[in-house]
Amino acid sequence: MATIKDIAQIAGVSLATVSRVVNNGPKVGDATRKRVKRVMQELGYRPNANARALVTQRSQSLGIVLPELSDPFFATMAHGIETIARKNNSQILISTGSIKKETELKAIETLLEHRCDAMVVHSKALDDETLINFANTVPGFVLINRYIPQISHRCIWLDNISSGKTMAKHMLKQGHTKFAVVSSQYDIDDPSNRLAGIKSELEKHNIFLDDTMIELSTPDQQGGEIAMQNLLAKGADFTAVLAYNDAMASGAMTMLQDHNIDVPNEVSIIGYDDVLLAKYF
Amino acid sequence: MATIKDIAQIAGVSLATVSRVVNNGPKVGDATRKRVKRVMQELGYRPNANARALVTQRSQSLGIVLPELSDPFFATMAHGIETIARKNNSQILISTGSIKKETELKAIETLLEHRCDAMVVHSKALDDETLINFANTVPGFVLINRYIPQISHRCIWLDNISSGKTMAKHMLKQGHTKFAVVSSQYDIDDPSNRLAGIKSELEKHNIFLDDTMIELSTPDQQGGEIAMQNLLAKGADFTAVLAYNDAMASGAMTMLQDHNIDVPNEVSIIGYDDVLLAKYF
DNA sequence: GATCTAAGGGTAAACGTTTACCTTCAAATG
DNA sequence: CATTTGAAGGTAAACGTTTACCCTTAGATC
Repeated sequence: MATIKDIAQIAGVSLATVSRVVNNGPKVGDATRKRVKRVMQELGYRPNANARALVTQRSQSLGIVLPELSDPFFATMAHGIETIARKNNSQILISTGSIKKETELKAIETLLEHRCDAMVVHSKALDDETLINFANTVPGFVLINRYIPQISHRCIWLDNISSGKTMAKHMLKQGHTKFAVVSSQYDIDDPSNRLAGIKSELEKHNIFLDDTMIELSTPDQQGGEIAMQNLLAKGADFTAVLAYNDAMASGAMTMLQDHNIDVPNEVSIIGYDDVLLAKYF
Repeated sequence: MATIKDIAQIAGVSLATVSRVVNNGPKVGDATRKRVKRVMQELGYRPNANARALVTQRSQSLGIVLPELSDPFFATMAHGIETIARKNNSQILISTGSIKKETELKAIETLLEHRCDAMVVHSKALDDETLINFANTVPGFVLINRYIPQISHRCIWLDNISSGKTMAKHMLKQGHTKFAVVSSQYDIDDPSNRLAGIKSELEKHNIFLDDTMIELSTPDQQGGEIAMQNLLAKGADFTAVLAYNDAMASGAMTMLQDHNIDVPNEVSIIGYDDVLLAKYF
C-alpha cells in the first residue's frame, strides 16, 4: 500500500506538503495541491490511521463494551452510539464482555490498548473498585447503565427503584391485586432495585409480594418462558405480571398463550425497555 | 500512559528486553522477566496497539461493514463474527453503510485506513466494479451475502433462486393455490432472485403470479405491515403469503391479525432467515 | 589454557505520520 | 535600491513499538 513517501516522491514534493494536502492544511499552492491530489488518487493512497494515531495521540475511535451484540437492546444501543460517533468522524470498536468478570476486563483492556479517544462501557460483572480505577486513569471512560457514587459524573444510569414503582403503580391503577414478577437471575443492581421499587409500591397498598410469586431466569425471551413455566407449574395465582424487560415479557406472554391463558383479558403483563419487539407483542 | 521506555528505565533493562517480556519471547532470564513484569503491573502498562500495528504491519483487527446494527439479522451476524474474531484475538471494528453508495464506500475506506487484517463486507449499494477492485487490492477482503462471479472465491452468498423455489414448494405441498408475495423494495439481487425462484416453481404447477399479488416495501416489520395493508386494500385474494424475510413476515402477520384474518387457519405465511423473532411469531 | 557455545541482553533502524521551525523567493514598501 | 513581508515549501524530530544483528560472559570441550 502506498505511503506518504511514495506520493511525495512521485509528486516531486516533500512529506510535509503531502501531509498538508491530506489534512487540507495551509501553505500549499493550488497547482501543487492539485498535482498531489492526482497522484494520491492514482495510487489509491489511504493514510495509515495507526501511524496517525501514534503521532497525534488521537485515534479517532470510540470503544464500546457490551455484554452481547445479538441482544436487540444492546444492538440498538451500539447503533445509537455509532450514529453519534460517525457524526464526529470516529470509528467504533466493539468488544463484548458477556457479563463475566474476566471477559469484561479483557474487553476493556483490549480497547485500552487501541488507545480509543473515549469508551462507553456497559459492565455488570466488574466490581466498583476496578471501574473507579479505570475512570480515574482513562480520560474518556463512561459507564452506561450503572451508577457508582464516587464517579457519578462518568455514569449514565436509570432510576431502577422509581421504575419499579411506576410499573407497579400502573398495574394497581388497572385494579390488579394479585401480582407475579418475572425477573433476571443476575446478581446485579438493576433487577434487585426494580424489585425493591415494585415491592415498596405494592406495600403502600398493603399487598405483600411472596417469594413464590417471583421467578428468576436469564433476561431474554427464553428466560421469560422458563420463569412463566415455573410460575404456572406451581399453580401461582395472579392477574398481573411485571417483567424485568420486554424480552422476558414476550417469553412469558408466549408461555401464557401456550397454556391458553388470554393476554390481556385474563392476565395483564408489563415489560421494560420499549425495544422494537415490544410493539409487535 | 506509561510506555515501554518508562518500563525499561525503571526496571533497568533495554527496550528490547521489555518487548520480549511483553510478547513472551525468549532470551530473557527468569529473574529479569519477573522484575519487568512487576514494573509493568505497577505502572499499569498497556502496549500501544497503534505503534505495534505500525511496525508489525498487522493490526489484530477485523473490519465489518453492515447496513445497520439495529437490525437483529445483522446484529446476529456481527455477533457471530465477533465470537470468531475474539478466538483469534482480533478486535472488531464496525462501520455501517445503510445501503447507500456513498456511505458504504466511506465505511470501507475508513476501515481500510485502520489497516484491518481482514474485512467482512455486506454491501448492497456499491457496484460490482468497485467491489472487484477492492477485492483485488485488499488481501483479506470478503464479501458476504453477495455473489460476484469474477471474485467468487471472496464471496459468501445464498442461492436465492433455489431458496425461492423451496419456499414455493413448501406452500404448494400444503395445497395452496392462491399466492401473494411480500418482498423488499431494494433494487438488489436477493429479492429479485428469490421472486424468480418462486415464480419458476409456481409456473411448474401452472400458477402464474400476477404483479398485483406482489407488494414491495422496506425489508423490516414496518415494511411487512405496509405491504400487507396494500394487498388487503386492493382486495387481493390469497391463502398463502411468501415474505422476503422474517421481519416482513411478522409485520404482515400483525396486519392480518389486525384485520381479524386468522393465521394460520385462513392464511399461511412463510418467512426467511430464522431470526430469533421468528420462533415467537 | 585456548576455543567454542549458548544464554542473556543491548543497539539502532524501521514502520508512516505530523508539525515546529527553517529557508527561499518574489512582490510590496520605504 | 535596500528592506520587509508573506506565501510556499522543506527538514528533521518525535510518537511507541519490534527485531535483526551485535556483544558479553560463563561453562563445556579439547
